[in-house]
Amino acid sequence: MKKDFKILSNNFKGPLNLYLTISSGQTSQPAWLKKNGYFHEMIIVDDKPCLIKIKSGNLEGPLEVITESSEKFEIKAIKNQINEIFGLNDNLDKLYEFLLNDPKLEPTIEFCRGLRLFKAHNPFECLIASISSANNSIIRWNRSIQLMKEKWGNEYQFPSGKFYIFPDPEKILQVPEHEVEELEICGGEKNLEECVNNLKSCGVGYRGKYIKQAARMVTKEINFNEVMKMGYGEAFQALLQIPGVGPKVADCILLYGFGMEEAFPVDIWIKRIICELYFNGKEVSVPKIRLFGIEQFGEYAGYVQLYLFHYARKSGLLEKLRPRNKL
DNA sequence: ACCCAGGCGTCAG
DNA sequence: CTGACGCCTGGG
Repeated sequence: MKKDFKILSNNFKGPLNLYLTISSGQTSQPAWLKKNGYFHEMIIVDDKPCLIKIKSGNLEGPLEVITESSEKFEIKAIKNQINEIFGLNDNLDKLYEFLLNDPKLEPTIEFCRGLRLFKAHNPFECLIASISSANNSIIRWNRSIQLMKEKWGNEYQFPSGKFYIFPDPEKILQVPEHEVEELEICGGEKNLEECVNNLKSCGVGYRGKYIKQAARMVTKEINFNEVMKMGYGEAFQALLQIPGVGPKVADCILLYGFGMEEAFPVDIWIKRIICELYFNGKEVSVPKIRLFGIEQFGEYAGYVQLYLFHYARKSGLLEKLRPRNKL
């Protein structure tokens, strides 16, 4: 069953650059598949799989959405999810007012106009993606997540192609961590090279152990629904209990997975950028940068982090801050 | 063509 | 605080 509709720009505040939002490498989910001018992804609406195809002509134009599914849906429910995922509930006009008041942030606007937080559509996938992103590159963790979906996620066929749901925690718990464990389980039926049905085979390296432990915690000690109801500070502490989750990853999960926009994830690049812009290039520790961001940027901290990074990348500041380019 | 040092965030020591 | 962790990248 196909359905199409538009989301007009008077339904959200400020510009929207869909391409930038999906493609800027935000840590919560891999970029959506681009085919025939539409971004594609399968999401769960009312517990049922629904393929979303989405595009927008320009910054001011409407979002065009086509859905494919064998199930019936309320359009309203699909719209609500799309609004969540692409940050359409965020008021960018107000954000830009805030950025304009800070000379260090004002230049980010022209580089990032219409860029929004690309929120996760699946909190558990966001957790595993964020753990996988630690000490890793964007393409590598994107590939890992895609492999996990193809190996262990339920497959659904739509007119526009095959899509997979990210496997649930119970499924991840059944998966062997590495080749050796897989070999033991099959009892010598295969040789080591044939063991490609384990976490390590997805290119996650030593993170396989964390991923399994995290999946176990989510089924036992940690209830995401409860974390979601906590205030930011308490939720941050709760997530730190999960193996593989440090301050940076916890903030990514809170920001992208739970929509807490006062989170300020600090990676090495944000640290360098903040030190350069706000501390005259003086070395300041990551935890201090995080507290500085939370204090200084408040409810806009998540957006400031996104805008500073993209701005630095596009303006050449990032290259300048690369250690070997510093003379 | 090939190799190997560098870099990413978290954990354990 | 420092080093180890796995893997890809990119400079030599």
